[in-house]
Amino acid sequence: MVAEAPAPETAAAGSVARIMTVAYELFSRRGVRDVGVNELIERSGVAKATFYRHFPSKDSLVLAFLEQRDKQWTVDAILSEARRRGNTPTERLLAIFDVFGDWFLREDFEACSFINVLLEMGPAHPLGQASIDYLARIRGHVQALAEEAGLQRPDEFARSWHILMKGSIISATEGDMQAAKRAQKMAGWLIEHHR
Amino acid sequence: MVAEAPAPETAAAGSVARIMTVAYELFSRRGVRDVGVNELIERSGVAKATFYRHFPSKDSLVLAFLEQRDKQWTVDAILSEARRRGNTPTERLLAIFDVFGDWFLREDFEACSFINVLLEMGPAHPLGQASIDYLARIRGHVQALAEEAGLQRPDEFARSWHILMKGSIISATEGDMQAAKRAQKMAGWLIEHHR
DNA sequence: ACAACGGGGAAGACCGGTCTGTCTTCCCTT
DNA sequence: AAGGGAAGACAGACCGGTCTTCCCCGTTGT
Repeated sequence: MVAEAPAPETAAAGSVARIMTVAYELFSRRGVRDVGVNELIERSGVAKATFYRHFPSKDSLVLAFLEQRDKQWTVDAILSEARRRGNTPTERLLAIFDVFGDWFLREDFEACSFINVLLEMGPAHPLGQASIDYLARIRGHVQALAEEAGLQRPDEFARSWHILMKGSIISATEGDMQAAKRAQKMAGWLIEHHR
Repeated sequence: MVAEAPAPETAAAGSVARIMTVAYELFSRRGVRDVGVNELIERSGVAKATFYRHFPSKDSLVLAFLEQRDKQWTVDAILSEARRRGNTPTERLLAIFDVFGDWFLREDFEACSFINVLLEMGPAHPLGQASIDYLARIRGHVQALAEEAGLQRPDEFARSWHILMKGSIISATEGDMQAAKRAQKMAGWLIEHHR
């Protein structure tokens, strides 16, 4: 049975947009391997031929999803929010873990898609490689904040900081709701040692 | 079941042992979703009926693998080795990241199966739950070492420590070979703050 | 103005392959 | 004679991907 009849106006709007919306929802919540093309097209009310006209393969849709995730989650949801919450570069760095703390509490917390895809596909797979690239972008943002804060050896700083981010995400997936606070405490020490 | 028949336990035990050996190899390297029953039985030279006589389902084999992984990797390869390398409880804690450093350099580095399965299956799936349990066991070992070292709030300590362990593993999967050193530095600060 | 045309999308059959799991057949050993 | 194991066919479901069919709608030619 069809979930819901696609409204005419949404049908008029781009099929690509609907596919991307559904893909973002399903991929971020359940991973990319667990979601098949048939489910994607059914839930976005699109014909299979239409899907394959816009995306040459499922993997290319996953690539588009990862890029969307970078914009929508990494940049808009996490980094912009952290920049908004802090007044100084140091505060903004630490605010990342405040945002994480709120994020971990969400009912529909879905972990980090880049880590998920990297571990699902392996670092050798093109999608794993793409995930590694996007994770490097995150590290780049942290490094930029470190440079704004005038910290020493910003590359090393960002790599250590990223360990705390990723470790806390895994701990939150296990159910530790205080993971962000713990990571933030260690993050504070890390800042001290890079001043 | 039959209790009297002496049974060719060499054959039966041989089959189970061969299946477990192959499963450990393939599951730890490629994850559990990527390895099918057909490949498992082919590479262990066992009939399908034999496989399903000893394991009621693939998932039960995965559970057995996770238990084996806990014994063979967590306890024997990591924790015992760390205990061997350090002379004091504190040294032994820090030595975990020395062992990690060596492990990250291995050509066939395969990340942490518990994290892999947790993210592959999700925290709600029985196999994800089992992975969470085994990760908690790891934290228990760390907590025991913390208590031996007389550190304060050993539970909190172990949870923070575990963040460093998991984060460094993900970073190593991305290709950062120095991840263990970075985590070890932060781990040192963590010890200082729990004295 | 109206009919013919044509393109895009929806629906879904279809293909070859995979998956887990069952069941049959035959052989080998005891 | 009997039972376990190897081999593998088989079932039923799913996978990604191709292709056909039909329909709706806008354009165009007359």
